[in-house]
Amino acid sequence: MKKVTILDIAKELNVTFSTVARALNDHPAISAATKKAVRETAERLNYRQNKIASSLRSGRTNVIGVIVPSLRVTFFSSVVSGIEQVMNANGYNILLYQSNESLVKEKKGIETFLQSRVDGILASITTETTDYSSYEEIIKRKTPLVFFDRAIDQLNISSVTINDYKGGFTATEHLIQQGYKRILHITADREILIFRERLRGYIDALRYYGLPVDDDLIVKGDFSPEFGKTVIKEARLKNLEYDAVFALEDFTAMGVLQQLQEFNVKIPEEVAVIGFANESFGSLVTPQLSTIDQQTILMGKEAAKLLLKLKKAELTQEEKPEKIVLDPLLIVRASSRRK
Amino acid sequence: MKKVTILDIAKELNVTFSTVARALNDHPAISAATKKAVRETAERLNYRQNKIASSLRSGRTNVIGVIVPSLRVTFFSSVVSGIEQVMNANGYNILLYQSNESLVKEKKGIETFLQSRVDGILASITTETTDYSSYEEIIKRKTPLVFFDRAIDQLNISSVTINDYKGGFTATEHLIQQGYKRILHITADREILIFRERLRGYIDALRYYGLPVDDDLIVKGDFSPEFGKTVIKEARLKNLEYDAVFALEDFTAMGVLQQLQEFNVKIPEEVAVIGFANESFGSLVTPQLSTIDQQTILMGKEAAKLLLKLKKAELTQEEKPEKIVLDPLLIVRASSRRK
DNA sequence: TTGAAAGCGCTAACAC
DNA sequence: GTGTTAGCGCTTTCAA
Repeated sequence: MKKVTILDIAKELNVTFSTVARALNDHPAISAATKKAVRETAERLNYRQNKIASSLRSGRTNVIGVIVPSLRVTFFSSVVSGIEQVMNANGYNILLYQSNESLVKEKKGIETFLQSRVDGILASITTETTDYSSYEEIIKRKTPLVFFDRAIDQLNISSVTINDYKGGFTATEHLIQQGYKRILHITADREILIFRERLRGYIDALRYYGLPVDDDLIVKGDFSPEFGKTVIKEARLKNLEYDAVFALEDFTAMGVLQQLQEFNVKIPEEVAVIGFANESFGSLVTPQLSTIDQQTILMGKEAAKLLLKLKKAELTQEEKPEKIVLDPLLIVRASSRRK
Repeated sequence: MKKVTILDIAKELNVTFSTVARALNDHPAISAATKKAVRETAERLNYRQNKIASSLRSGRTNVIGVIVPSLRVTFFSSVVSGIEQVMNANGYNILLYQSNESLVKEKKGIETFLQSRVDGILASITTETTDYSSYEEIIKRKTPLVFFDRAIDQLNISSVTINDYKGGFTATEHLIQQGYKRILHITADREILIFRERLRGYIDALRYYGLPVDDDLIVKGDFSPEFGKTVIKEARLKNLEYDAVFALEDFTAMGVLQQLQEFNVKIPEEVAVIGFANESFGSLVTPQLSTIDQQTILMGKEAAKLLLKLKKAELTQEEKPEKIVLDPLLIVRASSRRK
């Protein structure tokens, strides 16, 4: 099967290939009759545009590079899903890269994007990213860039993130409003911004409602379900008094839930539990788990829209970074509803 | 910032651009000294290869098109994660497309892949796909194609799928071996191959172990968690006797679990429950849910490897489709362990 | 409304 | 070991 090019169509119709090119691109200066003839011949010959050639010549690829730590994390695969939807609806395709939280792979991915001359990049940085050279390179090359979820503040780049502080505040506020007074918070032992923000929200909510901030009620660790269990066990050993638990993640919250049930603690009568992330299982467990939704699909869509906006603005030389901060959503379920 | 090409490097070094091209591609006929000089100059000028130009000339893009129904389904995002890992390790990048189970979008995606001259395509068809023309077109164009999970048998194309029959058999066999005798199976009311296969495995396992196949114990419906609950409620109303439930999906199984607990039925003493898919929440609920693991990451990796193999075979004209069928893994947890 | 011509940046066959 | 040359298939400017 021979490759069909615009030249073949041109020969068939006794016009030049540039007329064919124009007709296929719906150029206004081409007569309707010619367009029709070209389209029919293209169809008949089973012609298919070569985007590579088109990109080389025009300088546009209609491809957007998307780099995430890992698709195995539901949060990111959801965001990518949202990105793909919007980008595809606007004629762009997605070149996908997983960094696996490795700085080396991240650099390699961005290098590939740049070599592939993508029309824009959407990125969520790795936890290892301390060296920003890859991203500086993107900026230097004037390739539109938007961060989502994990951004680099110093670079003054457009981004879409979620207000984790507000999420922490809202979760805590909800527990307080339900009448809980001694709220245990499980947070991470590593310095990760989003978790620190949730903690800050927790503390501020307590203060706002005039409740004491008790350091004994702030527990740090890896945030596995197992750790959730450990926290509850140790709290019992120490005779720690608490009537609610706000865990930084739904998975941690599940560990808490299980251990409390093992101790025959009534949820939410004696102790309330709320998680974070709105994982799919939250509504399937007993009692159903209250949580904070992070609006993943929306984040992807907003990030994509922001990039598209940036690409338009390029033309008019406007270059003010826009930082969209999404509000997390409180999802109240049985595990924390006592009123 | 001016665009740097191999010509700029050539000028700096007083060699021709083809020497530069060879040096950058590590051509054996270029002296080490020249290579070094070229690399240093490239670095200094911040040169970056233009993959578009390279692809146009060479006919290779190093891009693989991947089309899935939706990344919001954990199963698919996991598989894509596996695909990306292997492909990236072999120098390929992923162009990603979501069909959203729509035939129109599927066609559009494949059209884009073909126009982008991808070096291969990995696809999981939509539930709507009855017209195979898009895939026939891929084959006609001699673009290597591998199906994963959802394949089109008639096309005689390489594929990686999971043995759902065996999954159904294994789940049922496990329950029988644990001493359960009246096993309720929840399946789909729509004609979906994988679910029919699981059902077939269920039936064969019963027969193999000399147990009667009772139509009353096979319940069809949408397979939401809600439906799982409904099944248990109705079984009670009808005084249906059963001592185990094999649900076609973990989500359905969760509904079953919850309703049984609401009825104070002891799991697994009175009734065992097993699901399918090994969703992340299975080990977090009480009791932990037994299930069948579908080896998603492995499926992605195998599909990627198969495509790579196909691309090599292309050269030697071998073209026998290879159909890899992965064995599902039985994961025994508390919900079905009574021995 | 259409044609002519240049060239995007690279690869690769052939030459020396 | 390096240079010469011819495109890959398209977009786009200028001309008619």
